[in-house]
Amino acid sequence: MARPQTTRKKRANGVESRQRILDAAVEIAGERGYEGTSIAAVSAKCGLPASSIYWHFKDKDDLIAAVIERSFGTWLAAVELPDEAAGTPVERAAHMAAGVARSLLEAPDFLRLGLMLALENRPTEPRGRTVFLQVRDIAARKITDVVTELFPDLDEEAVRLLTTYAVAGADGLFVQREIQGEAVDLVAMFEFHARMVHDAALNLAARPTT
Amino acid sequence: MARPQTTRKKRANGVESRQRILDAAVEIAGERGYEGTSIAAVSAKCGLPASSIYWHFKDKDDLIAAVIERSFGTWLAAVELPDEAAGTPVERAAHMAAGVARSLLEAPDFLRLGLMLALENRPTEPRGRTVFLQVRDIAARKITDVVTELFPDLDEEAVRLLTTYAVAGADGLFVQREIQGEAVDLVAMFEFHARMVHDAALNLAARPTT
DNA sequence: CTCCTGCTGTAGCGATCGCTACAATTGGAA
DNA sequence: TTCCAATTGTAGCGATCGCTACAGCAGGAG
Repeated sequence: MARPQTTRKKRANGVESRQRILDAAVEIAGERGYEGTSIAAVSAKCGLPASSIYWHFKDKDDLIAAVIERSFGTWLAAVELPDEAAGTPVERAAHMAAGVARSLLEAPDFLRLGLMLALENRPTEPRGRTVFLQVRDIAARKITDVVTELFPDLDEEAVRLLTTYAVAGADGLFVQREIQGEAVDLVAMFEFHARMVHDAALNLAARPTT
Repeated sequence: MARPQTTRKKRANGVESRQRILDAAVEIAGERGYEGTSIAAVSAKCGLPASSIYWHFKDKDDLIAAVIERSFGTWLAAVELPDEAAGTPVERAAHMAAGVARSLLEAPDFLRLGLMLALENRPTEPRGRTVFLQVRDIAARKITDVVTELFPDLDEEAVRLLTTYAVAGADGLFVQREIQGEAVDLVAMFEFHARMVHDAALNLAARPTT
């Protein structure tokens, strides 16, 4: 604690400026999309000149990618999956889903921006989109793991189906919430969705492959 | 058929040009989003000068709104809901869902562009977004009607829940398809989704309001 | 002190943005 | 034929785009 350790101490700004830039960028990108996020607008919102933005980030594409990465980080921090343990499979699934729903309410930027980027398909894909799709893939794999753990009898095909359906439901409910606002009780809907997927898993486990 | 009726006959282009412009615009908007759709790019793709675009459309916002409206029209034409009649409720629901899925495969532009616009929330909302949300609302009401018809015993709350869930599932599955491509069998997933919603309706009808 | 490095401020590059003014063309009506 | 209206072509407006060059300024190291 006593020694300066590395070169960086408190200095002037630097890290804080980077955060200010990302804060401004995430807000504007959420309003106006990829192309709509102009450097000048970000600069105006965060109070730093364009040159500062280009000192912290290589170019606009790099900035957007950083926005995605950071918003993913804050979302991850908000998730905090409950310890594997208590209750029946239904209860565990519903509890997990509720946790995810709450995290999405608390930190919606990641999924919102990600879906916006994902729906576009340009000839040359922005880095932010790639990052989002990779992260999303990891999340999907996590769901696959949970499903196979809760229902070991399911064949591979059924697990794939359930995973796809689970992710799709989450995306769709999130979109509904974004569009309709507070009229959608995201936590309740996620719990409902979890029960649906659970019941489907039971049925599929009973008679394999319809 | 004999009389010229109104002033417009076959003339030169006009209507066809308008279609060419919309064709180009829908493609570019699907790739690059709202801000990314530059008039110059549309002009280059359809081969008509910018002045022609501005002769047919008031401004860029009007063009995008027209794109949404027309893509909605072609989607509507692709839906062709089956006549109310045959089979059990499950079969009817699954059949309807399959029809919607096929129409989305055939004419995905409407939902894709619409979702892109819907996820953005600018301070001043583009007309295209408003149009999409209105149309989407009508579609949701249609689902509400079908649900109440198939399950008259459900209370209002349950119908609302099921409608939201049904729409969300459709959106989410569509997004999955857009991201993962042909790896997602949209028709099968929609049929599965329909059965899910159906089963949920049965449960909710059995014991009202959990 | 002198230096170096991290960061900010100023100015501006060429390209593209949305959009407009206006002349040219063209086919139908008279 | 003359005229009108619908459409396209040319040229360009001012604003903004992403991005860069470069000078200025701070504080820690020597």
